[in-house]
Amino acid sequence: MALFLSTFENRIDRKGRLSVPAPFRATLEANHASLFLYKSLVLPCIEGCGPDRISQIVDAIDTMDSLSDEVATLTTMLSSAQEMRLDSEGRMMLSDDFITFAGLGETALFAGIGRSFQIWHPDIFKEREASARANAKSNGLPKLTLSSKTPPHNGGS
Amino acid sequence: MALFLSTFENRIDRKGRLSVPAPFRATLEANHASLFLYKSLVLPCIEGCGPDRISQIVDAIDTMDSLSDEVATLTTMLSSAQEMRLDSEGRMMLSDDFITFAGLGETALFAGIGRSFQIWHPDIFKEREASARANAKSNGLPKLTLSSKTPPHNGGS
DNA sequence: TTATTACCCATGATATCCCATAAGTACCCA
DNA sequence: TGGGTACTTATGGGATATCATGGGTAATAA
Repeated sequence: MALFLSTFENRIDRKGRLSVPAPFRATLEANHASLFLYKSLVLPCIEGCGPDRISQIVDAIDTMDSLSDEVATLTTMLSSAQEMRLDSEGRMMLSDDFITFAGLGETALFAGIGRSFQIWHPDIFKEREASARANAKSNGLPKLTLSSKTPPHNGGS
Repeated sequence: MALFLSTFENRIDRKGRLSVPAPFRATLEANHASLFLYKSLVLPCIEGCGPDRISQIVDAIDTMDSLSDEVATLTTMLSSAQEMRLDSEGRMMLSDDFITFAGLGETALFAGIGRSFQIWHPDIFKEREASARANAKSNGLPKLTLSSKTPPHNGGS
């Protein structure tokens, strides 16, 4: 399974270049896949994934009511997406749009979250991580069901 | 079934390498599985498991409301998770993040807890073990329900 | 031109490979 | 049963490869 895990903090050099973490490049290359970035719909970060995830979204849109709010949201996401080109050292250049959207400065934090990853300003990410851990301690862990399609138990939150 | 049992105390050498106990390696190899480590959400230790547990989390995220606290918790787990690479002697390198999170020094204690295991600072582990035993003496044992096999769709509900 | 991007090479830090060794354990065979 | 031998395991260290990063320079675009 293609997985993005772990976190990496890399520098954005004065030319605006940013190294994609080698393990992430490796999972993409293992699938002969290029990298796509887009602005997260709900979080102040950039999300990254392979083409499979993009086409998943495209397919989802086809099955939905083209006038619905959901479709409007998803198309927003697609229109912000860019196919990134890496140089021979595995670096990419982030557009100004991405930089400002995620509030990036000198360093960027890559956070693998399974089938995709996120790019954060390091401080914002750590802040959120701390609060997620505090929340887990007081509210307990989510119930995990073994590979069954059980709907999530509502409440909490 | 793949089981992690018993405890082992191994040295972290000056290069930061730590031998995974041979029985744990054997368990993983028997399942053709690689090793994943992540920071425990509620305990000051590192947890270790096979890929099945990781994909369980990944799949769960897809079925849940991406704005929920539960998803935030699960993605926090994943972003701290690393697929560990063992050298030919069965050693791995712990990241600084792991070292400081678990407060590790020169030695690390592996504690098998069934389907997964934990990595502790030896002193902290022994302290907790002692208080857990003391607690059992004064409060009695937790209820254990042992069943030979729990049928997935048995009566119930 | 002028600004921006792509390509190439250099470098330091660090992880990985490979070999060596010591201690403990299992095994074997008389 | 005793004694020795061959493994396994954990550990250590030198040499090599990988990776993130920086910078020069040519190609490209406006």
